Amino acid sequence: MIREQLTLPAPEALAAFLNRHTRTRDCLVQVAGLAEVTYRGRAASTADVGTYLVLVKQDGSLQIHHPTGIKPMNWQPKTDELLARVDEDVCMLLASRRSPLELVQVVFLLPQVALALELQEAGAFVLSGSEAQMQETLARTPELIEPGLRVLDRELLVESGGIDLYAQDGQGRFVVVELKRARATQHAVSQLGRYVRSVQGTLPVGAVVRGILAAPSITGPARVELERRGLEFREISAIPTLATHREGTQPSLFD
Amino acid sequence: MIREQLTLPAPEALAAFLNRHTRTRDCLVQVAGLAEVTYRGRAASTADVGTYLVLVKQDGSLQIHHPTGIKPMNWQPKTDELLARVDEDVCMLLASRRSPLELVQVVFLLPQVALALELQEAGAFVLSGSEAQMQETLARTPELIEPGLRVLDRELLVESGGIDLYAQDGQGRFVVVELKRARATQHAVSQLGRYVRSVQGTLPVGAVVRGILAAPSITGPARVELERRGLEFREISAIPTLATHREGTQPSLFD
DNA sequence: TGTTAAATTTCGGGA
DNA sequence: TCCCGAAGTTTAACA
Repeated sequence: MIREQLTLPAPEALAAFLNRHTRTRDCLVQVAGLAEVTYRGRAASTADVGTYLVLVKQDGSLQIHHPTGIKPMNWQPKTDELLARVDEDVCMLLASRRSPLELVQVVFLLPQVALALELQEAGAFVLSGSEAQMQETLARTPELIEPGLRVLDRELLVESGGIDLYAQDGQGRFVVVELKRARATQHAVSQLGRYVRSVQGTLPVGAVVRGILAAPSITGPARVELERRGLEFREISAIPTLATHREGTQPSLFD
Repeated sequence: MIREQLTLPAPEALAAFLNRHTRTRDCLVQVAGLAEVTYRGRAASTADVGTYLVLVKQDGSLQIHHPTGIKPMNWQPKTDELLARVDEDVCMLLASRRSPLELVQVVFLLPQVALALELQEAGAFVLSGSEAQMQETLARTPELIEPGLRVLDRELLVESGGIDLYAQDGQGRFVVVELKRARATQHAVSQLGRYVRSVQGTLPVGAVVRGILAAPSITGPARVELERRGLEFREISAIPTLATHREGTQPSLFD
């Protein structure tokens, strides 16, 4: 599982180690120790000397972690070129990509540990509770939104984006449904308003188009904005929360 | 730097290791090997048996990485309780938090390596090219947006939402400026429209309020929506790109 | 490639 | 705590 481990490697040894493993791309490589990091691209950043953990995955993605926080201090999601070299007696790692043009440079001042790990078999991963799943469920059983509702389309593309559910109500009026897996904000109201307007543009003047925001809850300001625009809210408790699972009382849409 | 390292630890040894180091919170702890991961909270997920890398930072944040990709497969940004225990002869790690109520469970089926790293001194980190910085620059020199513009306020709070720059033009008309550090989308146009409407609501009926979207570029659909609403676009090349730095020709706002 | 929107988004700021 | 908005957001889907 540990393919190779170096302790307090010399600059040349570290550079050789990094180039060897990033070239074969069959290991997750990490280096921990004193380093400096600079980034230039969509923005620019510098991290002064500190102890960081550098991870290079098999796909060439790079992340540099500081002691706290879930997010890396610096990163490169995809790398076109990954190169380690020795310059002025220190090992440095350069990770660059085009589109967008960006460069992350790590200067290893005092590398303490370098580790190459075989991390090959990823198991199947299943996520439940996404908006996509909510959409599937509601497309199958639109009466959860409103009795008599018939779904005409999903992800219907209009000029301003994609309508989650496009439907017709019991009275034959067209209905635009915007789904949110979590509490709906003013942003969601803006989206819904935009879609309703787009649909109205395709229909004869005066045709009624309803807009429904379906979510487990809505913020106060969002509800005000919603009502100002003549749109509607439907509470859809969608997500299988830890609480409901524990108590085992509330059957959810996604069990 | 390496505080402790275990190879192929027994379940009890691994549990003791994890509890010891997560309790003292002075090390970044990692375990690599065969594991299963389940998550329940805002959503739910399961990852079948595979080789993963588990990181626990000093602040109790947890991330579980699979072989590729910049993002962790599972994570917990903050942990209220972090506990390792042995159950049915395997070591499992439980990371939970309240608000939102979430639980990540890692079952270590075959831990290969466990490592406790001292990762203490983080150096100063400076980022340039943020929208906040763009706002500061334009507040000082609003003529970059338009000659004669006077800035009245920054981050002016209107009914839910902050106006980046609130200003008055040469003719005394009020101006709402929305900034984007990157290409502006329909979302930005929605924001600007919302703020302009809010400001109009506080002024006598008929008062003119201009809305300006200031960004390095704008998407096609966003420009259409912008013009439909009678709003304006100003190109502000704000970000110090790698290209401009390399060629050294284009002086940017943020040098 | 361009555009849009979701995300277990995370993170920070203000009321 | 709620709410909003930025982010080097990342990622996926679709024209």
